[in-house]
Amino acid sequence: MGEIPKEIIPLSYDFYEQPTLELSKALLGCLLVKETDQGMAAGYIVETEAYIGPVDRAAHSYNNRRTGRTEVMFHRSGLTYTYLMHTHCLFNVVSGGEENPEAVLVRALEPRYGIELMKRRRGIQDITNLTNGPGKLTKSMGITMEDYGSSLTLPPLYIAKGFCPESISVGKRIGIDKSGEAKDYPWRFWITHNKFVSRHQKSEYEIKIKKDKNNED
DNA sequence: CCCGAGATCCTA
DNA sequence: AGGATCTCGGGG
Repeated sequence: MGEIPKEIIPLSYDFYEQPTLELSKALLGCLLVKETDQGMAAGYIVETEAYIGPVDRAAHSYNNRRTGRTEVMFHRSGLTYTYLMHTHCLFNVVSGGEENPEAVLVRALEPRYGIELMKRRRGIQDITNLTNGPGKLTKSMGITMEDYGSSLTLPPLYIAKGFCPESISVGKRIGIDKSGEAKDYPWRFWITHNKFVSRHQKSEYEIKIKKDKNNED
């Protein structure tokens, strides 16, 4: 449907240097892009969760646990951390910097380009059900374990500037009920009232984003 | 070495 | 409510 713009520029590494909670919010509205020989698919990030490894019992890298799976989180910010959850691949952005294993889980997208390709990959037609969950969006986008460790500043998998949300909601993270006190940390962020978020939840508070000079689309 | 659990999703 | 199906990590 939508024309693919001539130039979608990947964000550079310095974007990923900000603290993980800030990055989790800054990623909202950004465009996640995957190019394959089947074509290009892209969507705006509308929901994220922060995982602050060293102090976060819900994180795979809790207490600096370093294994084959978590290894990439100990490397530079702006790399891809993918892992398998039951039958699904989940996509994360590495953050926190070298030797500080943190990450941002991308939980939902608003489909923007390559929507027909996404529908084909998922075998469904309903756009609102295409990318409203972390396992659904990787399948729609064609993100797999092959992407583990790759840089988000270059094709085939990268993130570009999108739009600036008017309001961000904040709440508890999803699906980590057995993580002790960490389950209540308010580290889930989503674009207020966006209909592509993975599930509805009462937000603890909302953050209004002021539209300053740098934040036009 | 075996077994349980997990940042999920689909079907019944 | 339960199954798919793979990796990690703890316990014997």
